[in-house]
Amino acid sequence: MSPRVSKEHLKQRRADILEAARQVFIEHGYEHTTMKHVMEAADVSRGGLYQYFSNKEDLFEALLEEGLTEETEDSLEKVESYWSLLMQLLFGEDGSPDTEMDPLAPSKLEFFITGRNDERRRAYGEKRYEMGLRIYDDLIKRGQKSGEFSDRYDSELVARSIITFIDGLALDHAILPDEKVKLKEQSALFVDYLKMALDVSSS
Amino acid sequence: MSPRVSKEHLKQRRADILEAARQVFIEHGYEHTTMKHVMEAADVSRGGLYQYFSNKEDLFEALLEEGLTEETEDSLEKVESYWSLLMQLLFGEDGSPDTEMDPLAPSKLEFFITGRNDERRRAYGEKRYEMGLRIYDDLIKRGQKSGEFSDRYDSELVARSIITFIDGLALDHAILPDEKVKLKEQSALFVDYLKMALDVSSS
DNA sequence: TTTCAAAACGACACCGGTGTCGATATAATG
DNA sequence: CATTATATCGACACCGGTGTCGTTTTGAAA
Repeated sequence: MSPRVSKEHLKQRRADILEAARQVFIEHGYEHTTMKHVMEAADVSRGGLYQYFSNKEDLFEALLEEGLTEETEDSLEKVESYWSLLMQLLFGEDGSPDTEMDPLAPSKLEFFITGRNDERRRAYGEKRYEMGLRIYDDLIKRGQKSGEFSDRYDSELVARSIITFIDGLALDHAILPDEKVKLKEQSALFVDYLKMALDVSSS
Repeated sequence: MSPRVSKEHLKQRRADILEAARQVFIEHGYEHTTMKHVMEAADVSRGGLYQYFSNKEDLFEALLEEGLTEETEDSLEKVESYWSLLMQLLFGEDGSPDTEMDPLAPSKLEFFITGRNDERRRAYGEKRYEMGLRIYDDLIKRGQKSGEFSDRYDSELVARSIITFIDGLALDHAILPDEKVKLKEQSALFVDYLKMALDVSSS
């Protein structure tokens, strides 16, 4: 009745498989990785792998969930300024546009775009979009209420434009070699776009 | 030695297959359409289909080429204003942001993103990107030279931001239902971004 | 040390998609 | 009408990926 291996071991094994899978997905993309690839990378047998994940979709969604809990729950407490908070949200801790792209981002795009006709996947993608939207929208709304941001534009619309920009950048970055996309410069330009929309003057 | 059916007939058949394929790609996306789907939609046998196209990639690229010749060669002659020309380029003839999306766009994204590790596909995608970039860059450069546009920003960078925005919009539109993306509103906002970057005051 | 539940294994049957190839139908040509 | 090049056909063999299942191994508990 009691399990024959420790709960710890199971968790570890699962984590190892996930990590190996992440690498494989990064290398081959979503559509072109096979369970065999994952088996080999994780050094686990076919049966062993299916013990933990019942198929590729299941496996990939586990990776998506991982990323999610990690991203959320940024400190929304000490509001130095909403603008710097926005920059942090966009570009990470230091809030300057020299971020690296999430190496799994291209596969994520693949996952959702190739699954756009699947009911489940589509709903899942929408939920994620809404969550991302909510975060930016809330922040901008507060900034507008506080008077730090202009309310010339609808907060939700500006929030959408942020997501669209990020998605577009991720897409171009997935398709083109790094030096062709000019991540940093484009990000800086988009920040200027935002400054205009929100009427922010800070450097 | 002479062909047994007219050149016309062959061209027509090929065109019919292409049109059928377009519909299938629109419906199922690139990765999930099979040659069987196309066979059925075009009412042609397996052998017949392979007579015209040696595989799915070949077939899809034929569709891409079609779209290309159609898009290019806009009249660059009578320059009322570079701004209105830019708007036309972005939103078609009337130059107002109420454009419909190319229904094949999602599949195009799929094609390039899933093929990002394939040498050929990648190179092909880059070529297309460069071509698109060139068009916008040229236009903006001229506008800046003529004094109609501010040269505060590098023309190529602004051109890139246009493409990134379009790509992002196409991506979101592919994944989300129409009413969630707010194509029109987002386009209008982006136009304002551009007005700021190029210092254009026209309504 | 023995026991045994569950973890790990890998062979297997299945499936859908692919591209080929010999056979057949067809329409220009003489 | 007969000829013949070739467009069209569909059966076929092949392949890679999937998920299952009976077997073996393992390690915690007794």
